[in-house]
Amino acid sequence: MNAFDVLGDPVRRRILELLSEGEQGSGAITSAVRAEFGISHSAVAQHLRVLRETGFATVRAEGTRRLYVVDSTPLNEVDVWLDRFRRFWSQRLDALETELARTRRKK
Amino acid sequence: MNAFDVLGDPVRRRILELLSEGEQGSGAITSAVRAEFGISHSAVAQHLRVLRETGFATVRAEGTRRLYVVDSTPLNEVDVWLDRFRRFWSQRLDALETELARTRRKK
DNA sequence: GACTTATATAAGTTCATCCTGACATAGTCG
DNA sequence: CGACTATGTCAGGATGAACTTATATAAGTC
Repeated sequence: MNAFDVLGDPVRRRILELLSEGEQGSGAITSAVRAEFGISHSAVAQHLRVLRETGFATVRAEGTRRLYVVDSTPLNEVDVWLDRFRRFWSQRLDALETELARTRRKK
Repeated sequence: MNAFDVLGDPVRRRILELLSEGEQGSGAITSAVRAEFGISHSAVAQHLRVLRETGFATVRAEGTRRLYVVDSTPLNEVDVWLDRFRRFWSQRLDALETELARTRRKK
């Protein structure tokens, strides 16, 4: 499963968003996601497995708890892929800025 | 269909890569992709449709030809979503730079 | 040790996506 | 006009992803 497929699922994106705020226990993630998406704990556990297996997250054990942290490597790969398109929106931003400058001058 | 799902498919990513080099005719895209992935022209046409419908590409007609250009809006959205993780790899880059600097000093 | 809590896995079902093959539309050229 | 080229659409089948329910493991608690 490729990095973009992993990000294709809204549940996994949400989990990554939670992890972007720092290390999270499996329990915290599961209850947050269950509340938002109304899926079983098993479903969440399976998404966590995908994130582990594709390198988006790593785990460490602490007693029975499992603490997840994001690993940015695959996210970085996605970002690198996007590089080739970046000039397109910076062009658009430039155009927007020009437009803004023009509007300001008119005042 | 969400932007990440669109990018989940390797054929669609390849088409976008081709489009990143500028406007491309349907024919050119189709033959390139057919050669690389060994799929039918219909399959490519359907991927083009997805790209149109999700706003990744726009088309203009010229006789019977259809010329595609990339529209960066949804790609930009993906980029914005990635923002929250960007600090992770800039941290890693910082660490790498520190390491590099140290190595240089040793020489 | 028995019970509970935290987490992960397995089996099976459902549903969406991607593909192929057949057909449709519309310009172009003799 | 009729044949040909370029492109797109439709119906149906195969595959795989995501879910649920049930089960497994292992660490704390009494």
